[in-house]
Order: sequence, then structure tokens, then C-alpha cells
Amino acid sequence: MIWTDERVETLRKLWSEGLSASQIAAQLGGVSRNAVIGKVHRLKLSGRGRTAPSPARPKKPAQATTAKPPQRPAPAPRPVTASVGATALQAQFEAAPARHLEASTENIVVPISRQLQLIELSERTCKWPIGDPLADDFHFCGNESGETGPYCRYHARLAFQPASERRRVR
DNA sequence: CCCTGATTCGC
DNA sequence: GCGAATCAGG
Repeated sequence: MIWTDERVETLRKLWSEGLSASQIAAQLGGVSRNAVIGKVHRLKLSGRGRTAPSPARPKKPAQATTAKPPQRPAPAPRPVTASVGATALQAQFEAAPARHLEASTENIVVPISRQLQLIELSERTCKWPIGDPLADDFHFCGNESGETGPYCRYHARLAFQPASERRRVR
């Protein structure tokens, strides 16, 4: 895959819009996020506005062939509070306006989807389709789906019940 | 573990 | 010039 003027233009545009390298790579297709980052640097676009200056690493130390000694630090104390720990869910709640919710399973806020393209999905992202598959803005939910399920907590509730009982959602 | 960008260096 | 491998950090 070569960097045509057109692809470079797209790269410049998306990068300036604040998309991450992996997202840009997904949209361009045929390139890895590393390729995108590499190109960004060659184009000297790394700044992207006002970012903290890079401290610059002291070169790459020679690859150590010796295995590191297996250290067992200390068993971390188990937190009493249950942690959800899903970054996607975290972001979604942080982004949402603060709102008090009753402790009810019925009262679940419709998640803000990450709007991922098909190629951006991983094994643990929600694959609930959103929109018209033939439309330009078609995407998948993309939120954290857990270890095995194909859907996030919210869409899983809809996926595994009769269509007649589903509530129309995005 | 998921992700991010930064850097080096063999190709 | 390109980008995988790697690093450092969230």
C-alpha cells in the first residue's frame, strides 16, 4: 500500500480532527496504526495543536536476551468495592451529564456508542449494528462487551429476547 | 488487559 | 520512505 496524495490528504484531515492513529488506519484501510503514526511523524504533523512536548527517549537499549528474574512482589489486596473497570463504560458515564439514577436494573441509560467501523471491532467490543448498513454513517456500538459475549451489557439485554419484546433502540 | 502516541532501525 | 517492534504512559 502506498501513500497516495489522496490518502495523505485524508490522513491530514482525520489527524487534525483528533482521530486516533488506529481509527485513521481503520478508515484508510490497508495500513496499521504504526504506519499511520510513522507517516504522521514524517509529515511532521505529530504536534496536533498543543500537546505536551515529548521528553524524547534515550534511544533503544539493546534487546536483552537474558530472561528477567521472576519476581513475585506481593499479592495485591482485594478491593471490597466491585469495580466495573470497563474503559468504554467509564468514558460513557463520564461523558454523560451527571444524573442521579435509582438503583434499578430497569433504569439503564442508553449507552453512547463508540461508533466503530467493522474493521475496528475486536473480540471484546459490542457488535450491535446501528443504522442502515447501506448508509455512510453505519457503525457498530463498539462498547465493552465483556470476555465472551458479542454484545455490551445494554445490547445483550435486547439481543437475547424475542423481537416482539424488544424496545426500539439505537 | 485495553488503549494512546513516540521512537528506532532494518528493509 | 516505510512500518514492525518496541517503549512509555493512561
